[in-house]
Amino acid sequence: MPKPGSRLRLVDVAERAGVSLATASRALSGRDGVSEEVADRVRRISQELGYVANPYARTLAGGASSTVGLVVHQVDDPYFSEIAGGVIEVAAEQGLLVQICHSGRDPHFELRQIRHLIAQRVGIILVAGSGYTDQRIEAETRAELSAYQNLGGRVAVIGRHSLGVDAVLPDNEAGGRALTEHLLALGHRRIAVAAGSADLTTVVDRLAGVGKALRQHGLDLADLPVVHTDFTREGGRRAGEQILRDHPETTAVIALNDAMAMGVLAVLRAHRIPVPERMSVVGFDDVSVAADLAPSLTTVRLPMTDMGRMALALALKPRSVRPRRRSTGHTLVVRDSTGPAPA
Amino acid sequence: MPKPGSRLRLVDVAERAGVSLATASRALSGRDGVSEEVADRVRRISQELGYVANPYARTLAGGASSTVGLVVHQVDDPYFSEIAGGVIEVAAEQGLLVQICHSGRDPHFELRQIRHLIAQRVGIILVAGSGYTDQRIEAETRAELSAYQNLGGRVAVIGRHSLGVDAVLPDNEAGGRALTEHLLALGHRRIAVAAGSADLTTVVDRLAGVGKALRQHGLDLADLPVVHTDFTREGGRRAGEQILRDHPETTAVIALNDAMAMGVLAVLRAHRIPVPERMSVVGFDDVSVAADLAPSLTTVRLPMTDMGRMALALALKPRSVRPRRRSTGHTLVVRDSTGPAPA
DNA sequence: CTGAAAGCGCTAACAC
DNA sequence: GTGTTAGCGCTTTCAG
Repeated sequence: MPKPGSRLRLVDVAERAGVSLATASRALSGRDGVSEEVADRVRRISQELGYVANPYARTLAGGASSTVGLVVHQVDDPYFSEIAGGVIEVAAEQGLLVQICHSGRDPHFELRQIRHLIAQRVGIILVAGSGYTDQRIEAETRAELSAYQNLGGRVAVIGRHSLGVDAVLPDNEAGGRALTEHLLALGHRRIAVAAGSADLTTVVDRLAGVGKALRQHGLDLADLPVVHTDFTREGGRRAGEQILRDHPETTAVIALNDAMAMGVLAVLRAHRIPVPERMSVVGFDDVSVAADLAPSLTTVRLPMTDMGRMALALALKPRSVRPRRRSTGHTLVVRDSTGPAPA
Repeated sequence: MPKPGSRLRLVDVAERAGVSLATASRALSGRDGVSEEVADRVRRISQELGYVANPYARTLAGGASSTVGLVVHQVDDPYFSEIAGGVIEVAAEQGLLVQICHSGRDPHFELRQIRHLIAQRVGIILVAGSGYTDQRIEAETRAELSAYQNLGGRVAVIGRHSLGVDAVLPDNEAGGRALTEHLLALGHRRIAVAAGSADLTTVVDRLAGVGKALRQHGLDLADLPVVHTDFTREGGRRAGEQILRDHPETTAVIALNDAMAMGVLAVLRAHRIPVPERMSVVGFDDVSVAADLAPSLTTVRLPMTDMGRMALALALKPRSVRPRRRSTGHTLVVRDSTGPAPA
């Protein structure tokens, strides 16, 4: 492993500007105690020379750690890569580095990643992706993050409520309700749900929204088939097969994310079941390919890129007494995968 | 911006193990000059204590910079997010940090990102994504990377040949040929190409493959419509519209990546042109959704995740005298978007 | 408002 | 083999 040689140092800039190291440092970090005039000169010269501070030295010296750690379940899942895109944009604007880690949807591994980031002394930690219903592990994670915050670290999460930190919260329940109402309005009554693992709070929340909408129409979620598999395309396939086999009378499937919906659509296509004529399908998230599936997918749009941006923006603000919560809003996007219930 | 407080330091570990700082350092970085016995003890204790070296201090002290900078055109493009996934996997195995930057398909911006990574003293730089036909900018990038390597940095690229560094090279030309031969074998002669920007070497190379296959069958690429738009889904849409309008007799479209193919399919769907009965469509890359489009997409599979893994693996090896080149291989994946040419 | 000097935690010479 | 010590480049007291 190499150590790319030294480049411009702050001393060089200071020398060129005819000031001391300390003054140069102050000028560049925008701290006060320097006359505007000198500060301007230093900044200009540093610009001209193309000086970039050595982040290792800077952090070591007790300055701000300018790197943000982003924990996602899986970067090559569009839901997360869109979020990552948003984070990277804002980070670039602010001159921050983004370090990405995978948790692989394993809460224990996720906790390890978080601990590692803390040990690495990153200044900001962002955790994206559903929380876990297992209270024990959530409590552990919560404690770890809280200790980190007390040491001065900043944290924001996306899509988790029980962590006691600033959070960007997708409208999971409302979205689930919107989707369900859409199907009910189309006359569907024999609805099945392709749900992800019941260990994920996102699944629980979206399901709760489905349940509420049903109840308002005198139906009960408990009477409908809810198949829990992986929260992935493959899980969607398995759920789809099972629904077809055990509940052939079904006229609409609610998949709790777009990945699962894609799996369900694949199964229906394989069985030559026309969508939406014989079966309607809805997803959740509106990942960018949802519009390009055939039939294009009716789903609930979440602004993933913005969610990433918002999360980092929250973390960049000073910590507040009570954790902040930002709701994302949602939009029902009706496309071609839903139609009236067959007679 | 916070500075999360100090945790365990190497001195603490050394003390607990009853050895000096230096010995502890040597033991943990696996360098020799320490008896197996002592080394084991130090490692065990550091494990128990949950010690993680401060990467800033480590790097500053002239040790290995343990972070790898990854430059992609866009993380939320599946082609790149799959590559990133591979890089992150290997990095995690090796205990390296991955820093991701966007270039936004702008060679100048890309160069700036690279310069920034160098200034940040990352130890490894990985650049993914097509090169540019503009020789000037490529030369500049090449010079920058070369200087960086001479200072001890390591570099590997994915999908670019003219940078004079270790490279993972997708079978662009062979893939283009395979795709074209497939269509020719199905009887297609009126073929159009939805190509990305001619400034991208990937586009040029894939096109060259198409040309070669055509020539072997007595046809000439120059006689076929080749529409250059953006190398994205939106570009595919525009190319599709243009092909339909200006060359309605076309029976097959070669899109030079899957994103463009998706755009083309969307246009055909909008025009109610049956695929593959009236028009065949092929893509390139085999991003994971390709199989879930309807019709599922015939394409050339590139092992993106492995490409990411390979690139980092190359960079992890000591630099060789001559740049190494690894070809990826490719597989033609025939699915439902291609069929015999209409009579 | 500015400068001098003391570290941040680690690695790498250099001694023993 | 192991310990001692001098920095890496920066921020931040502390004097002036």
